[in-house]
Amino acid sequence: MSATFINKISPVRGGTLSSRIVEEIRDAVFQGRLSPGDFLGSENDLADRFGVSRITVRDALRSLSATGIVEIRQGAGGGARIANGNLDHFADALAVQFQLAGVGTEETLGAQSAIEGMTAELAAEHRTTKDLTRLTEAIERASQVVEDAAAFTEASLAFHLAVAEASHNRALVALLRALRYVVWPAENKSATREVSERVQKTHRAIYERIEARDGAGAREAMNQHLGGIQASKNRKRTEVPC
Amino acid sequence: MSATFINKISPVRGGTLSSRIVEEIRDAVFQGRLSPGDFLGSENDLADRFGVSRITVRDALRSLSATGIVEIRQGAGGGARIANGNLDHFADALAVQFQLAGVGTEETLGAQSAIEGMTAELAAEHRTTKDLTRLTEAIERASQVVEDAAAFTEASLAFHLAVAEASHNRALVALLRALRYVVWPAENKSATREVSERVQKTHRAIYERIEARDGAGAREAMNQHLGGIQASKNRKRTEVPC
DNA sequence: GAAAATTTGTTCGTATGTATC
DNA sequence: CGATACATACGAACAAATTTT
Repeated sequence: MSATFINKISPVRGGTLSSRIVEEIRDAVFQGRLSPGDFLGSENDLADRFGVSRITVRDALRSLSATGIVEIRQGAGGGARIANGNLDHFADALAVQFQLAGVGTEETLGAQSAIEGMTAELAAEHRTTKDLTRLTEAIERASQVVEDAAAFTEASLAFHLAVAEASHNRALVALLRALRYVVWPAENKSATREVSERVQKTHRAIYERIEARDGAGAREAMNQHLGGIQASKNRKRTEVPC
Repeated sequence: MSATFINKISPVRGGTLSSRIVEEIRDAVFQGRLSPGDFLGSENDLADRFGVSRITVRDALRSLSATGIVEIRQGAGGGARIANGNLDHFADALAVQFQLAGVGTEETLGAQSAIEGMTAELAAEHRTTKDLTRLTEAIERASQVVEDAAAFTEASLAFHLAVAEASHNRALVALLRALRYVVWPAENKSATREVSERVQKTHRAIYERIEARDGAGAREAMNQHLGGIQASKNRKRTEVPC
């Protein structure tokens, strides 16, 4: 479906021309007048329709593309389209702003705990048998690489994401992925085999509560696994909290 | 401090020229080689230093500006600088992606509950007397507009943000602001005076637990206030959860 | 406060690479 | 494989905005 809402931009009101084109399209998305897949046109099309030069449209499209609102393809049949939502896209934006604002790992881990406690509770309430299969698979894979620190950390992370996905709440999944993306570099420590096996034990405990549809128990197990807020304040964080 | 890391971009490797400039600067930020306030140069400067045309640099700067990595000023002494972190900036990115991905208010509220429970608990543990002042002020302001639905909703929101700020965890504050930004339009219902007064009562209960440094109690009070996960599933959401 | 200098914003024209038909 | 449509990239120029002088 082609967009029919486009009017010439009157060069009077505030802001640059390109920024006003950005806002116009952004607002249309928020108001549901534009949806993923909708075709906006080529740069030349849009330049004509907005009554500005091609480069001005290009500036606007660069901004919209950078924020994941439009997708741009070259070649015949190409042009600008409203992008499909990609919840991983803003993970990047979050990571950048945390870096620039100097938000440390401690604060990030606090937010992560909040999210993960909820994912565990909701997972217990909403898990399907398919979710259980994925969780056991994740635990299995981790147990096979218990001596390889890097591989184990990765497999362990997969378990946490599987828990989040079992909550069937995409907002929580997206936030968790974003936060893990921030903390990941700081946490790439080597885990000893001893630690890994303790982690596996707690993962199995979490799985049990989820399987039993025990929401409060699952949350409790997850919180214990993450070290708890109170405990983690007073001891050094040498264990991988995965 | 001026950036000295810039090399000419060899026109060989993958991706567009502008996208590679974007990644170069992004990576430098993540590696700490560029910090907020660092001056990058004017468009002409950067064009010379990267060995590309001004328009290519401009494309890159548009993307970096849209993601909040650089700030651009016109005029003498202007140019591109690494931006200060603005945690509200990615709230926008989150809202857009939620809209495009069709994440509904139900899922968003689940994430919000997770965050707010944690803010209450941490607020009880970390609150200063200054925080308590802000909280009481927010409650006071709300009680004065208890008959004006719109104003009350806004004042009520301010209380929740004050709780988050009392947690002294910027990650939680940022996520809460972002999530509220998403659900806000859907929640602009008119509250009756009766509802408003019940909300005020629960706000005071939360305040009491925070003042008493009772983390678990504060979390519990907040969860009850938000309707709890289990309860909100089975009843219609006619009350404003602020 | 006015003038000068600097820098982004915007336009036109042109050439080239790339994907689709 | 050729033709077509499109984004990418370059160069030159002027307008508008903002700081410095």
